[in-house]
Amino acid sequence: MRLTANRIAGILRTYGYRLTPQRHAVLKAIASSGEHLTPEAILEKARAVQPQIGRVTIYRTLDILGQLGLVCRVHAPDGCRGYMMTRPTGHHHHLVCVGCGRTVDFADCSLSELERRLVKETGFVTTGHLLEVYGMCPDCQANSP
Amino acid sequence: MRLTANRIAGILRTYGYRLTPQRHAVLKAIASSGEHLTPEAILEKARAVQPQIGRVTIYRTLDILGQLGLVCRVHAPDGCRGYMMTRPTGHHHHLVCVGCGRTVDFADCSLSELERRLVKETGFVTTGHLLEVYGMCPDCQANSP
DNA sequence: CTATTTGCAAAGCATTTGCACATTT
DNA sequence: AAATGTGCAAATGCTTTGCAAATAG
Repeated sequence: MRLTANRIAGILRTYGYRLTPQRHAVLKAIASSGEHLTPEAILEKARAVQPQIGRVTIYRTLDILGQLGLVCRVHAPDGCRGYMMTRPTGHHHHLVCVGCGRTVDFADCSLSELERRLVKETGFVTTGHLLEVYGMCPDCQANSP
Repeated sequence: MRLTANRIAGILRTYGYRLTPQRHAVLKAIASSGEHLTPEAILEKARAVQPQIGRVTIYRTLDILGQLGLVCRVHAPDGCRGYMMTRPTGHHHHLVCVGCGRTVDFADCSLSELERRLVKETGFVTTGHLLEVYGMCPDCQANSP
């Protein structure tokens, strides 16, 4: 199950944030995309709905959504400027297509064991992790030479 | 086993890069640190050895080292500006202390299975992954309230 | 001796901030 | 009506680029 723009709109309200057309446009832009989007790309998509929306509003909205844990950054070797919806569980694991940027998130089960091992070996107390897997999606495999 | 500054100096030479005092200072700065360092922090450390070194040289050196795979970025939730030595195997897995920034890398074994599962479920062909585990190192645990 | 590397200053971008105006509730 | 949110323009901060001088091999 994915968070939809409307669902998130409700959550924003719950936390006392106002539901403006601009925010809705940003939500719609992110929620409707299967890829991770840069702030610039989000601006472009949002402008299709709210032509007068400003770049600053994108940043401010992403900030709020990030603090609420509704949106998360996608990290890639060549930069970390992507954003996408978080899955409700709060996990942050992505499978990123290096061809087209399409991003799929997945619930991961094998890491708690790894973390346990690290705790034992290093004395660290772990609080979380970030996992990004890179590869090529079926479409890009088909279209590649 | 870790890459030392001298070892890397040799590798640079092998690839036809000149071994300047500035580059050596950068290497020493990164190799001698147990934490990941920002370009700014590297500049500071390098200046202790080569006072006249410029900020630009840090960026250019990091660029070369990165291309040769000798240095890699450390990704953290609040930014991705850290660099540290890569382990010779080329793995990119870090255990990062959220208290002091100390960074330990580890060889990970449990992910190939996960990748196999993802390939099966999504049709992606995976090419690699990035894994960062966050936590608190023993020292910071002791010093925390 | 020659190609590479350096440092400076300036340019480039993405992101943040200050502030008057507009809008949601 | 009051608090919040928006957009603009300017400021900021990190990174890159252009170029003449310096230097490694």
